[in-house]
Amino acid sequence: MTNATRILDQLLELAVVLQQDMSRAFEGTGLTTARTHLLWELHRMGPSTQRALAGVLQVSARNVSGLVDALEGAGYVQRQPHPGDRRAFLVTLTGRGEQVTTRMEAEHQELARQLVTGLGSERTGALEEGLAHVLQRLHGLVAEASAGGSGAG
Amino acid sequence: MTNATRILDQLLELAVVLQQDMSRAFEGTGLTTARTHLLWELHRMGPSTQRALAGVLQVSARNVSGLVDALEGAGYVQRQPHPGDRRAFLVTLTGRGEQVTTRMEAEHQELARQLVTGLGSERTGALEEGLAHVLQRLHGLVAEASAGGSGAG
DNA sequence: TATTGTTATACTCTATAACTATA
DNA sequence: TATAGTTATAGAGTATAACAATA
Repeated sequence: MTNATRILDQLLELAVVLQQDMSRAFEGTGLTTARTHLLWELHRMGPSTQRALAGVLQVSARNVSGLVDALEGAGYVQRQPHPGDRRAFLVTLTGRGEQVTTRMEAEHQELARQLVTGLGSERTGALEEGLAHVLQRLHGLVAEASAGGSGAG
Repeated sequence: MTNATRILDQLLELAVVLQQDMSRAFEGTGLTTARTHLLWELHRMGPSTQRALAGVLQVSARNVSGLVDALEGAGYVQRQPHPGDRRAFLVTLTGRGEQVTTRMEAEHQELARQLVTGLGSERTGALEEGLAHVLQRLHGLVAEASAGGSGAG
């Protein structure tokens, strides 16, 4: 196994670990990955139509309807009439929704802080620089592949 | 936004990009992430019972039944009688299954090779070292969180 | 009595198509 | 005619519980 393969394997394992940790954090909250993703975008964008949410989440309008139903039922968001377009809703975070997204943001930053604790600043700098290059390469490779390359999965 | 947060965000974005690329590679093959995961483990483990697969995949036995049904229907695997335990099957890769997993392995290594092309060896070394530390930290943090910490999601 | 895998049932995420209300 | 959202329908992944065959 090459060093390059080992790097890629570590990155994939990292993705799995982060996902598992997130799922575990959801237990008992009524939240899931998809619902939390919507909540998170709402936190970033402010009150939005379901159409806009479907756009940023890259899912169908129908799917957003279901996610908003669930989040509304659990008290995280509310559908409010859209001023100026009676077809649409403005999905807004409730107090509970604000609370949970604000807390998620804090925990995200705390995880990031802990992540680099113990890494010297020189090493952290190298990691940042390396990751930037990895991302750049990956975007290029994926673009090539989707343009009709041989695939890389 | 801190540098640490920026690192974590890049890692998360990386996970998304890799996942999207994988999904795109599946189009038209009858494969999905879950089915491919099973196929991949079968490639690594050799012929296995569904129970064993449920164990390594960390899913229910029922779920494995469904995945094997789909993969058998698409011609990637076969259920063979287990010699010595008439309750169980040995799930084995067909020729087509061997072909696709072998190809996946090659593409995985090719992606890894392309990934580090253009990164100097010093930089690659720093990246490897940094990632090893990140993984180490993350495993620790996740272990703490699941042992009753405040969560980090 | 315990284990392997299935059937039964249910929930979530996802999609497309048809439809209503509004623009 | 086009757009926002819902209802209808469907498929995939996931789970638990009850059950059959076998250990």
